[in-house]
Amino acid sequence: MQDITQYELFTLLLDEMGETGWWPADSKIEIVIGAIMIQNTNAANAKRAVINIGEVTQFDAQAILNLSLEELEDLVRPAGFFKNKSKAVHSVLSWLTEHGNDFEMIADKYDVNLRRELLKLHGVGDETADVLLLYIFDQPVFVSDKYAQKLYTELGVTGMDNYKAMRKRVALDTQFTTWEAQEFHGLIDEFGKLYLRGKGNFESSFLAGYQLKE
DNA sequence: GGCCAGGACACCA
DNA sequence: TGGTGTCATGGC
Repeated sequence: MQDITQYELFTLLLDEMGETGWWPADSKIEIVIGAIMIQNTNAANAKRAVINIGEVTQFDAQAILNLSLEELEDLVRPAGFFKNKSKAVHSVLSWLTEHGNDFEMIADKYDVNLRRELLKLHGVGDETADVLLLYIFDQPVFVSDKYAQKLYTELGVTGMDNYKAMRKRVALDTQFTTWEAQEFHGLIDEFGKLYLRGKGNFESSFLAGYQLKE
C-alpha cells in the first residue's frame, strides 16, 4: 500500500486519463440543466433531456421559463423524475433570473452563505448545490457524488456512507485551483464509469494499491 | 424482466 | 438527525 495525498490522487488521475473538460456544456445555463437532469439517472438519459431543452430554447433562461409546465415536462421526460426535475429547473432559473443571471454578483451578494441559499431552491440538494458552486460560481469545492464515495472508500477512507458524513470527512485541499477542482470531479466520475460501476473492478485499475493519507 | 444509473424530498419517530 | 418510501426513464 502506498499513501498519497488528495492532490497526488488528482495528478495521478490527470496523468493517466488526460483532461476531461468538465463540465461538458457550452453555457452556464446548460450546466444548470445538466446538473439537474443527471440526478439519479444515467448520462444517456440525462443528455436526451438536455438536448431536448436546447433544441427548443437554445438554453436561454427566459425561453425556458416561458415554457408551460406541460411543455417543460415533456422535454425533461427522458431523464426520468420529470415532474420533480421540471420543478427544479424552474426554481433555479427563476432565482437566477431574479438576480439578472449575474453569477459574479450573486456570489458576491451571498458570499459564504451561497451554498445555504442554493439548498433553499426546490430540487437542489447537497450534491447539486456543490456542482453549481463548482461549475457555475467557479468555487473550488469537492463534489462527493456516488463515484467519489465509492472511490474514496476503495482508497481506505471510512465513513463515506452519506453526503453529510462525507462532507465532514473530505474537504478539498486548499492548493486546488478552481480549474483543478473542476477537473478533479470530472476525472473521478470518468474513472468511476470505467472502474466503479456495478460490482466494480477497482483492483484492475491504475489506482489499485494506493490509499489516501488521513 | 429485474437491476441500475453522477439525488432530492416528504414524512416519520 | 437519521431511516424509509417515492419519484421515472431507458439500456443491458
